[in-house]
Amino acid sequence: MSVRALKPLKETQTRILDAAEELFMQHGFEGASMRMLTARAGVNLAAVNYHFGSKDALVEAVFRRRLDPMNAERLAELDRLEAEAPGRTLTPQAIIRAFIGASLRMIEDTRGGGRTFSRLLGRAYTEPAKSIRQLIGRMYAPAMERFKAAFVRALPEVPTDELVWRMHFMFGTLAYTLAATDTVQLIAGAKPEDRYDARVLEDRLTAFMSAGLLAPLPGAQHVRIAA
Amino acid sequence: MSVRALKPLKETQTRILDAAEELFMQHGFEGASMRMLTARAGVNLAAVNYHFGSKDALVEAVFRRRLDPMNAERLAELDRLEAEAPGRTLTPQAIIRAFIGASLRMIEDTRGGGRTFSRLLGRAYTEPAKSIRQLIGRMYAPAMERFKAAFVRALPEVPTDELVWRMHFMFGTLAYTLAATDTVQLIAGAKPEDRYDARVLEDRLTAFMSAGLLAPLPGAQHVRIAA
DNA sequence: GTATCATTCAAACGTTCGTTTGAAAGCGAG
DNA sequence: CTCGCTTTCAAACGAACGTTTGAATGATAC
Repeated sequence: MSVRALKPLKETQTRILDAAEELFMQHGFEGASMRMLTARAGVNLAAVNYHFGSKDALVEAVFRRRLDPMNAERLAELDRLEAEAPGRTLTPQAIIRAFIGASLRMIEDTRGGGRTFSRLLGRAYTEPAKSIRQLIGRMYAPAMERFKAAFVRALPEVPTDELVWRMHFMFGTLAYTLAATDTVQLIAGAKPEDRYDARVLEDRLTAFMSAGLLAPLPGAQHVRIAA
Repeated sequence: MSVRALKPLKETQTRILDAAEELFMQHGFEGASMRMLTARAGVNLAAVNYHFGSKDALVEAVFRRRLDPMNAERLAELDRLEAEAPGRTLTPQAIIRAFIGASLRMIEDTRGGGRTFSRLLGRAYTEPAKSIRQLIGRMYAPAMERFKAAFVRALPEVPTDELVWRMHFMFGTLAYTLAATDTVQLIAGAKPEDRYDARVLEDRLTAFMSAGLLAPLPGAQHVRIAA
């Protein structure tokens, strides 16, 4: 009972963020109520409004806590790659790994809640509420610009229009993988247990995505005939 | 004012389904309330419970109306392909087109609400509520089994484990494309206006997906060295 | 016409929602 | 110990939720 032996292990705000992360993932932003949330965090019902202002502000705080560092990590990795090979063009594979690496490392963090956040993030890409999609868009914007430029340089033979589409497809692949809807089991035979070995998953995703990026252009054969 | 001049243009149940489709897409299943829904449909508040039993049952009806015919269409197309070339193995491209074609044709249906449903469906794959993901899973199960078998036959050089992953990735690509989160605009330069030409989109998706399916195996070089 | 059934309607049900309030408790500085 | 400030607490707010009810209306058959 000595010095602050009774103090809770984590600060109130952190405990709220952790609880919100998990319950937003399980029940969605509207489905997770303030009462569920504060009960899970072990804090008073009014604590969310006191510390964050409103439920909407809490949603934003939940994303900012993880997403801002994650995108900074992505950009740092891209900086590192470009600094290591000045002048030379990067391979698509290297750029892909720089982009998806941060996401996949987060999946492996089962203790600190990173995995929970990954699933939440994967679902947020297709969130109905426009305010949330806009929030995500704003947080990604700077990183997306840099990565788009890197892909354009790395793949000069792919028209930019087509490349934007293929980046869009890559994004869908990553989002769906992060969402990890393990209970859907759309494809019989999927093994959820080895689903989260980040290294293997990164290899698989990189192989799939880089092949898709480099695919022959859809209308190529027609152009050849005409030329 | 003659014979049934005052009768509403559509049956009550259809009008409810149409309104639900749109509002579920815009606000999510929890975010769209019965009062919003019945007001949009121009029917009494009690009509949903009278005709469908409950809100949950309405959600299921919304999906069944479009998803059952869509999956039947997919299977019929696969049947047709296999009947046309008895004994021969299908190309991955043909199987991909059989699977994504029905979805993409629905995107083009802007009058009948098919496009609205496409976006709803794309989002439902990552829906937090377990009951809905299970509902989707049940409705897809028969078709998924057939398509998995077709891909296994068409790609004997790809181990089944890897193939299941790649089908998973394909699914994510399609889901994200269907969701069509046009307001996110994660990638600057995307042109939403030509986004829904189903034929072009089918070509682009098929090129990306088939390249991903046929990608070199991640650990291939290591295996070769050992052999 | 009348009886029968399906459908629509306004009103109310009890519950839960996000937020606010004002007092109580905790706590470091003087 | 007391002051000033931050944080927690129980209670209540009005609003909106999904659902139910019982009467009114519509359509069909005899």
